[in-house]
Amino acid sequence: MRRSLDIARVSSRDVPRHGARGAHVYRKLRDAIQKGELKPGQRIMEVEVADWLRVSRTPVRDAIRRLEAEGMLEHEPRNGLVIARIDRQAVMELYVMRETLESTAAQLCARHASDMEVLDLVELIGGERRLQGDYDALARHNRLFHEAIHRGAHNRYLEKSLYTVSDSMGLLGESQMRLPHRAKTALAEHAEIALAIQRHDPEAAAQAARKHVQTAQRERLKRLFPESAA
Amino acid sequence: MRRSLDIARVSSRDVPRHGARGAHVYRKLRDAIQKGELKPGQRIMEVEVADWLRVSRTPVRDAIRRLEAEGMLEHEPRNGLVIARIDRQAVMELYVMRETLESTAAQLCARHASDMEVLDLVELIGGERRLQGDYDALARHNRLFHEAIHRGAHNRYLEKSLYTVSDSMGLLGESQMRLPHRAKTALAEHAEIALAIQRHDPEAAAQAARKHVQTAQRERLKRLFPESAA
DNA sequence: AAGAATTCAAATGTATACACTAGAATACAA
DNA sequence: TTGTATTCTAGTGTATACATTTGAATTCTT
Repeated sequence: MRRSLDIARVSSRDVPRHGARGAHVYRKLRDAIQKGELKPGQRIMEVEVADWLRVSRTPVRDAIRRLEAEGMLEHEPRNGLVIARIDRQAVMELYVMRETLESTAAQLCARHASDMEVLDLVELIGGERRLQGDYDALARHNRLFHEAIHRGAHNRYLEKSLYTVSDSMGLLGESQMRLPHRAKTALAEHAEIALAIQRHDPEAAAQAARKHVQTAQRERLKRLFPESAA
Repeated sequence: MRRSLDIARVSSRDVPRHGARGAHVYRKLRDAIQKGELKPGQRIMEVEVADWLRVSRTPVRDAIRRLEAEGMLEHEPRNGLVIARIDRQAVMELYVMRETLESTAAQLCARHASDMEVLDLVELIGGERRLQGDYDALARHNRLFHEAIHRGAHNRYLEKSLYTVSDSMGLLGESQMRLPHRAKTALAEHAEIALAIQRHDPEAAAQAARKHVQTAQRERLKRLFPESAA
């Protein structure tokens, strides 16, 4: 017998009120993908998801359409709808895109961020330093730091694009911040970006962000494809 | 009596077969927005669209969800779902984003495009030269040229992001290629981009693309906001 | 008349029944 | 066995009925 999705059916009390089910399904699916409970390549069926969350297929379809447009789900020729797979080539493309967008965000942030926003960034660096060792918290904090930069760029199109790129990165597996040596170097790189933004030096900020993404990419490739000559 | 959408109901013979209606509605809505038949701020209602295209609300909802995720439609607080409005601030953000993505695409194209793809680009320049004067054809050709560069970059995430940015540009109104003086300078700028790509000179290609977007932006602002000091 | 309470209706959210398609499984033929 | 028809069926596409919300119209109150 097939245990749909290998995720326990939610309690009937956890079904949200009328008018919020589509968004609820979206969040649940998204979280499950980010947490790795649903893995790339795994097939997703409307009825299974509907059964899991105790709603009808309609809000499930809404959520699926959105995740599809954002690149988290894709139709595979003979296999139906699956969690997006990311092969080596796609990883390379994803990091190139991230390098472009993150450096642009840092650049714009250095130019446009308000004093409050800069202060926020600087404080996030302090927080990151205090969290060294707590790898769960660091992974979450990392996302907050980058999102603060994305917001500070004050460009809604850039922010949206970075949002979907970040989600796609989630498909690659656990955050690299869980690796002790990566957490340490990331802190230094983050600080460099934040300081350049604080100085309102767009070129330095862009360059620091670019470097940060590149080292992250090197580490990621080592982990994902240890066989290939890095 | 309300003439839904001010667009004539399609003939019942034009309703596509089972399994293709969602995509059909998506295309129809997208085209109508691009052609300006549906204008920014105009409200879109599921039942009206369904009536217009003689399908049920279900495929209409699918199409709407997708257009929403792509930024062509948005929910307005007290107004429901409308064609996305683009104010002055958003225009600025959109062009910044376009500058980033187009220059990255040109850069990657110079690096990765195959001989076939380069040849294609060069021939498109020839075509554009021959079309001078035919402003309808030029507008269409312009999109082909840029799409050729986007494809040549060989980066699916970049390509997708450029696709939605291009669509958002469509919300700004008619293509600038319909303006004689713009068509002429655009040809020169396109040629410069194509030549840099042909020479496989990434930096020159990126710079030429950046310049092209910037002049396009200046012209666009003059047209959209003639009052403000350009 | 101005404001508050109530009713109403239009639109979207949701559930569900039915339609269709494509792949799996079965039966059959060579 | 191997290939070829033929069913069968799981899953998605589509239509539609019903539920809920919200803003607009209406009535009531002062």
